[in-house]
Parts: sequence; C-alpha cells; structure tokens
Amino acid sequence: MNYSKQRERVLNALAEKRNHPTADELYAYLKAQQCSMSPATVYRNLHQLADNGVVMRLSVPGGAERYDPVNDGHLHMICSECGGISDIPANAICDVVSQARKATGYNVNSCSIMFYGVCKDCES
Amino acid sequence: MNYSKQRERVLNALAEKRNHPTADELYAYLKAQQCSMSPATVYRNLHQLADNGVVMRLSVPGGAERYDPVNDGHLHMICSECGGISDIPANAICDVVSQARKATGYNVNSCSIMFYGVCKDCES
DNA sequence: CAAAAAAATGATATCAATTATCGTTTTTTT
DNA sequence: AAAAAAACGATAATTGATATCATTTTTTTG
Repeated sequence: MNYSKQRERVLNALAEKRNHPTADELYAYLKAQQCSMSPATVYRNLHQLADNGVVMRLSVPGGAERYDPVNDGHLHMICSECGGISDIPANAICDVVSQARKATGYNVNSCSIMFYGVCKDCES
Repeated sequence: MNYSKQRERVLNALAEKRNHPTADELYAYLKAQQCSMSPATVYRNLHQLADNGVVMRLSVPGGAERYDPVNDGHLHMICSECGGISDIPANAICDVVSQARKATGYNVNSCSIMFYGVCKDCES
C-alpha cells in the first residue's frame, strides 16, 4: 500500500483525535485544519487503512462507523446515553464483563462479540 | 410492550429465517408470504424488540444491521467473503479466539468486542 | 358497553452515510 | 522520459433508516 499525502494526513488526523471519530468527523476536522480534501478521499483511505490492518473499524449500532488509530485488538466500551467510546486494555480476556466494568467504571448492560474470518464455503 | 398482529409476524418471520436477516430482507420475506406490511413497521418493530431485549441487534461493518431471534448473549462469527453469520455457543468466554475457531471451523483473522453501558457522565 | 386515550400502522417524504463514476492529477515502474 | 498504475476531486446516486402525519387498532376506564 502506497502512502499518498492525503493518506498520511488522514492517518495523522485520526491519531490526533482521540474520540474514535467517524469518517465525516475526520473530514470536517481536516477541513478546519486547512488540509481540505474530498470526502470520498477520506472514506476511501480509512477503508484501505482498515482493510490493511493499520487502523480499526468499529461498528456502532444505529450510528456511523468509527475508527481507532490503534489496531492491537483492544476492547471498547460504548455509552448507551452519549455514545462515547472508551478503550479497555486487551488483557481482559477472561471474565470479560466484570473486567470491562472495572476498567471503565461503566455499568455494563450488554456486550457484543463478533469474530471475522473466512468460512469453509469461501475458503477455496 | 404490546404485541400487535404485525409485531407477532415480524417475530415469527425472524425465527423462521435462520440467516440473521436485515430489516429489509425480513420485509421482502413477509411480502412474499402474503404478510405484506409497511417497511416502516418492520423497522419499528425490530427496533422495539431489540430495545426490550427480545431479539438481538448485530452491527456489521459496512452493511445493514442484522437481527438474531435469540438474545442469550451467544457470540457470532462473520465471514469476510460472503458475510454469512454463524452462531457460537455462549460458554466460549476464555480463550475466545481459538474457541471460536473450533466452534465454527472459520480461519479467524480479527475480532471485535463491544460492551454497552452507561458512562459516569451520563449516570446521574 | 361506550367514550376517551394511547399505541400502532401505512404510505411516503426525507435524511444521512457511504459508494460509484469518471475525467484529471500524481506517483511508481521500467 | 514514457508508460502504467494508483489516487484524487467533484458530484451524482444509492441505500438503510427515520420522520411525518393522517388513519386504524387496541387498550383503558368511567
């Protein structure tokens, strides 16, 4: 994967913003910083960066997709009220729910775990 | 929560289809079964059923939201090629990734875990 | 039971996030 | 330097989902 000027800027902007921003939020942020570029370019680059495992894509129910500059398999906690997302250290693998509560102080009420891989039918 | 005729039909249709369908797919399915109703009604009912914990809502990256008729906290595995979703028994809490591989035969390459709860700021 | 209140529906307009298109520009390869 | 490949920008189009609102159904209650 090449690193164009725009791709660098998208990646930098994502690293600067610590809010797990949406593509649209990043687009606005770049625009405000005189790094204006086409919305399509922001979407395209985030997509590619995620496909190549550089960044992490977060699917939030009822909202736009969000991005995390760090792709180290760490966990996320989302507030049902404000939509804010907090990070949880990756070592909380066992007893996940109570670990998540400890790590963030949230009152956990549900949890969604999704794995991604290639199924038998598609493996060929 | 009341159970209107339409809500019953949506729930039945969801239970019949074992594919974790999207709202739109359910709408088409109902239409084909002479149980035609407004798309808005299908969306509304799925939303309410999920909010009340009767069904489970699955956010899939880059796709429409999907629904699972069973809300028992079990895990899901999605194929990066065809988008198909398989179920994983809920007892695979520790060593989640290798358990997921065993349960489904998929070659797991990533995993997203999201918790939902109310943060300190919104707790009042 | 009948009237009033509440909830749900249907049809459709609208919104918002994302992708597609395509001609142009930039970057990489040879 | 020429050719090929990749990326960009602007904008149109798509699509999943929600909002609106008049009508219908269901529930409550006097």
